[in-house]
Amino acid sequence: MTTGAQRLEAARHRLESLGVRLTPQRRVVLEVLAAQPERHFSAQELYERARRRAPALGLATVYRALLLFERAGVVSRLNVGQEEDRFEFELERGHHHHHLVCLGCGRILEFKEDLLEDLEARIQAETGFQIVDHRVHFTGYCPRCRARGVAPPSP
Amino acid sequence: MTTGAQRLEAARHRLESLGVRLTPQRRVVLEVLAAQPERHFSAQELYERARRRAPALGLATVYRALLLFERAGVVSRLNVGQEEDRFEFELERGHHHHHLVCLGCGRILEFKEDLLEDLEARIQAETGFQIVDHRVHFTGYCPRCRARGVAPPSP
DNA sequence: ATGCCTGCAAACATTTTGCATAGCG
DNA sequence: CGCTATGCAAAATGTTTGCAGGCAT
Repeated sequence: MTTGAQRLEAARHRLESLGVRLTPQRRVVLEVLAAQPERHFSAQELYERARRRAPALGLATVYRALLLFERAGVVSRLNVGQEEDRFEFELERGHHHHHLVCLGCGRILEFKEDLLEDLEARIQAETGFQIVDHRVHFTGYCPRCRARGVAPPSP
Repeated sequence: MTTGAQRLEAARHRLESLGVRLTPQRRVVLEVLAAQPERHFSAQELYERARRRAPALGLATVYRALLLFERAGVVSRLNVGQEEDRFEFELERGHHHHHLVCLGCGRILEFKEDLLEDLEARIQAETGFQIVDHRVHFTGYCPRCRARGVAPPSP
């Protein structure tokens, strides 16, 4: 099992190899993310958390860091529904999981598995589109909301 | 093959059965969408097009109509990258296609096929999450951008 | 000394809301 | 008549940008 420290080290490596300097501010942002993988932070949340350790930090810096990290493949961005973007630490490429977005309470659950490699290969072969990454999310109702009767009857 | 008229009829039916009134404004928005399935309109684009037929139409009305249509399953919303939301007519439920978003030029290509039914079934069985719909998009580089050398070398 | 990085504030784009009016059932 | 839908303008939201000052190389 990978520890937080190992993940961080891997991320640092990747950033360095791409010539992205890990400034104090960026490091704090990265560490907050790496401390809790499997969590989906909004830029705002991240900002607040990071500010506990770097009170002078600016929100714009957080956005800039996230963009950088995203491009480096160290962080991935989640666009779901009407909400703000969420960010999460990306352990390693090709090791995806899917997101289950609850229409009742907005929670994001995860499902660890990625069965899209075959499909990716087919798409590349058939269309010539060179795939870099993919995003999948399922919308629906989580067990909790179903239990509370929030979910509509299945059609 | 389904015609635009048939699609519209199906949509009208669905809206009616859900008690959503098809006012003149909504009808125009729906018709613009139905006239070109396989296209991904921003609210703004839609607004401009619809206004040719209903010059007094307000942008807010377009947004309100889209929300309604989305909830009724007649239109689906696409969240991709940093861009505004895009909307497209949804032919019929369970008849999905995937989106290929080009990082080079921003174009959205489509890939007609949906292999996620099995996965959906498994997720529902294993997690108790009741899936209503899913969104998949692949990011990468389209053939045109690859030809122009915009795509980075594969890693 | 140069150039990237930062914080702040202002700008921006998209989407939502409040409200008075108009139209339908 | 009451209720919903509409247009307009203003507000809210999330994100990006410009710029002056700092820090590191």
